[in-house]
Amino acid sequence: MSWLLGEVFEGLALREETAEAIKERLHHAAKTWEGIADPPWPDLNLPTERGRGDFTSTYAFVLAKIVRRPPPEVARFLVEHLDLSGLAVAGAEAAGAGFLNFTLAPAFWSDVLAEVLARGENYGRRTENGQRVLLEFVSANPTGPLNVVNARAAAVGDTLAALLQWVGYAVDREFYVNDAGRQVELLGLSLEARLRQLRGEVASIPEGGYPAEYLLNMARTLLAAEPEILSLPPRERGLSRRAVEGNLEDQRRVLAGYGVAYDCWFRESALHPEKVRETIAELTAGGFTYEGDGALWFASSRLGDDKDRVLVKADGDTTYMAADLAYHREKFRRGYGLCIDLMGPDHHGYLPRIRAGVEALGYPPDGLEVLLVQQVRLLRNGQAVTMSKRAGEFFTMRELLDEAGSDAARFFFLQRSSDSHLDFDLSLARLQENDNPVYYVQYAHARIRSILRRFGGEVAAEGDATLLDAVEERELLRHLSLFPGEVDAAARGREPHRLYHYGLKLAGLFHSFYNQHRVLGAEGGVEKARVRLVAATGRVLQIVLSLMGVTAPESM
RNA sequence: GCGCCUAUAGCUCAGUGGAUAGAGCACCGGCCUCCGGAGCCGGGUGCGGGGGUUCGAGUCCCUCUAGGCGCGCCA
Repeated sequence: MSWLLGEVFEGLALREETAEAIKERLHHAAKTWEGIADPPWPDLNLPTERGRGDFTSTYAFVLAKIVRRPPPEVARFLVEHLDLSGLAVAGAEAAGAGFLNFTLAPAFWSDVLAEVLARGENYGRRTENGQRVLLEFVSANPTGPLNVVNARAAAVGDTLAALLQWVGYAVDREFYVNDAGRQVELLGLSLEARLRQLRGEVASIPEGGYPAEYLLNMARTLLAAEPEILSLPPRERGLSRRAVEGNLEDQRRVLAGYGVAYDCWFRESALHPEKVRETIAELTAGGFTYEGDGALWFASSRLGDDKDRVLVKADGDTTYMAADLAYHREKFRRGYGLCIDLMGPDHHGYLPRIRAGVEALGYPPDGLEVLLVQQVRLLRNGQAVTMSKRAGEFFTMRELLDEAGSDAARFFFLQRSSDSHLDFDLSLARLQENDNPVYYVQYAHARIRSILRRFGGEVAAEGDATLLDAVEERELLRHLSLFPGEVDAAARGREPHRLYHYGLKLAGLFHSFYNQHRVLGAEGGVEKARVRLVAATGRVLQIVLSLMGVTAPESM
């Protein structure tokens, strides 16, 4: 494949390499027009429809404005003055109102197949760029089980991390544990109430506490192990800590069963009190704080926030936000150049003050990115299911995984962009049915593995792809060549759901091909060529599923 | 009231400023002497309303309407 452009575009996949070369040639052609000294850089896009070549450019429209000539005329000029020698491009033509359409040469498709097969499980992967990224996601309070929204965030976050790693970042996955503060205190009191109830005493869950079932179970276990725990002095019971650790362990297990493994579970308690004090001191040293009404305020409104925020309350306690600022400060101090937070919609109003804090602490504002993960609305028989933690009635992530399975759940959550609301109708039980899209993609992979098993031999690394000239074969080749660019766009745009659509399309193209063309036993060199195509398709499907955290089965 | 998200086919949703806007589900009709039928093929006058920018707008800007979420010395 290196005959194309040598080392000039090393690191780029074939399609991107070719696209860059075409742009250069276009740019060069533009310079030959009288009166254009420094033409703008051309664009090169994917045609929206078949029959318009493999690349399309609207360059003629742009130049037409500059030279004050009709776009079709400019387009024709560019085609005439375009030098495509040495490129895997069969031709260029001016079309329509001034579009430029390029058709790739057969050699390109041969090279695509060779590239996929040669790079294998690393097809489309970028080399490491040395930049460290911290991706924080889920970060649910340790006051109960994970719910369906957490499951969505986990799928999105984990796959986004995988994507960023794929394009070269050194990514760490992190879960922020809010193991300090009032909620945790209430959790301990709620557990104590449950313990007393089990002992036959009259005790009620405190206002704002946690009435759900799981604390009762936890109390039972605890009482069985340590019957005398309530006889201990309150300080030695450690009820809050026990409840937090119990919940954390439960969360960790559920996430592990979902294929999500964190590099770090960062505890809020580790920030108290020194890191919080340091942070406040730094803000003060920077002139960003002032006293008022007995409290210490952060002048966040000077940095884009709606109003100023309290850091130290009149009673001397620091606020949650003070700790969170300390947390973000720690992220940067730990050496991450980019910190990405996945946030629920109920916290998005919180973002401006954190951004203000990051800036006031001297870190680049664009070093913090926030990705909004919208709500999941649970429906059962068309009715919304209440998801109030306080009321203790919510559908847990564990229940979801028990019903649907990890593969289907992850696949489902990755089909929508994370900032769009999502309806999840349990009564449809779609996830359990065979028409679930995840099976569609997995089935394509299993089918491919089956063909390759029957074939038995080695898949040829090199071969002539000109034999693959049927429309189904060309479409498959085309889609395979799009993968590096697609995965790159998904990572850069923080849009993991693009993987879903890519994978579904690839599986669909394969199924169409399969039903139309016989692979094994095909005449001449066709069997060999088709086996290569099938193997390459299977490889890319496997990569896509792997990035999504979904298994790629050998059979099913 | 202010801020953020959303509005695309009957339903759930894709869609990088470009040419004739796509999938899945649901519905109807076809396809296995043959590599896995969890599959394939065919069936569709839909971008909430109104302005604007542009050669060109589902996409960008303004506005209106509708839905969701947020606006604590809570976490």
